Amino acid sequence: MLSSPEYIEKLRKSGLRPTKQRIKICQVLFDTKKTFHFTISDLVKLIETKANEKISLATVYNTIHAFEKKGYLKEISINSSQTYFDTNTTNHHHFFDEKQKELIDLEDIDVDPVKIKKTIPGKKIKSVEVLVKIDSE
Amino acid sequence: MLSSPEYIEKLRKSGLRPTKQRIKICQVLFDTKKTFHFTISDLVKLIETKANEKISLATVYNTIHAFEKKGYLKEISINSSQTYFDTNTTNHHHFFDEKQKELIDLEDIDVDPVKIKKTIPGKKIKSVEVLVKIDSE
DNA sequence: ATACCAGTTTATAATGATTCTAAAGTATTT
DNA sequence: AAATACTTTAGAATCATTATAAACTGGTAT
Ligand SMILES: [Mn+2]
Ligand SMILES: [Mn+2]
Ligand SMILES: [Zn+2]
Ligand SMILES: [Zn+2]
Repeated sequence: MLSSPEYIEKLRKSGLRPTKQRIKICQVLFDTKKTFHFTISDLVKLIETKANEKISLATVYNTIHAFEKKGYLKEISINSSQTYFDTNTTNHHHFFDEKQKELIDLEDIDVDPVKIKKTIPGKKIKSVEVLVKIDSE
Repeated sequence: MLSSPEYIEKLRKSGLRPTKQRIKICQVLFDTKKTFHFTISDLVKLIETKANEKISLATVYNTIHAFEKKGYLKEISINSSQTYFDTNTTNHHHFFDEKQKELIDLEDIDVDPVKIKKTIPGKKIKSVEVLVKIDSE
């Protein structure tokens, strides 16, 4: 669990001013060994409960997009009404339960490497994401 | 190329009344050997140009969701501001160019079968979708 | 310390895709 | 033809996200 001075350092190194809002969001997102998935509204609730503080919605959006751009978060490709983010920035895939709206990590060992045999002239592959939709049986 | 009476038949068999709006949308979507990907606004434009007709936006949404429910269309899982649909309802994967907002089919032979080695108790797999994001090189 | 500036936060408005509403229209059944 | 259930429609509502622009703050120079 990193304390405030360490996030301050991390933010500065990224060229982001260490404001109290950004530090608080770092604590909520990164003060845990386990990575997790969240939407903006999940995060707003987490800030209110876990941190007992209020950060304006615009700042939450701004910060999450800044962190995403710096590579501290990943956006997950699912066609849902809300965007999902992931504090696990390694290459990995997901189960998605559309009813419960829950994402579950598939570690690399859980999925054989996906080999793409087709190429598009002038285009390069940026990412390969596998989404496994699941449902109660 | 199916003519109107054949869509009428197809719609009736599906329990959908063959209205002139639904028949028109069938023609725009299915009167071609090639399958394709589209958003609702793409489709509205296609109806206006290809069919030189106007169908209310609510009806276009209603019809597309009815067709999707009947299995004549598939919704594609990408995190875009608009939902993408596919007239190719076979199991297949996609390239997605986020800049050009273009989807390209990956046929089954283009991707090795994706083997998922993890199971979630009480859950069954509904679909496995691979999304390959590409970019100009 | 004080002043300054660029970057940041904030409340609020705007946007845009999608869904809802309820009235008018239409296909099918009786 | 009349009755009925289904469908279309314009317009309003919803809701996640982005834009705006004024107030605020961290860092730096004086
Ligand atoms: Mn983003
Ligand atoms: Mn749908
Ligand atoms: Zn994940
Ligand atoms: Zn396709």
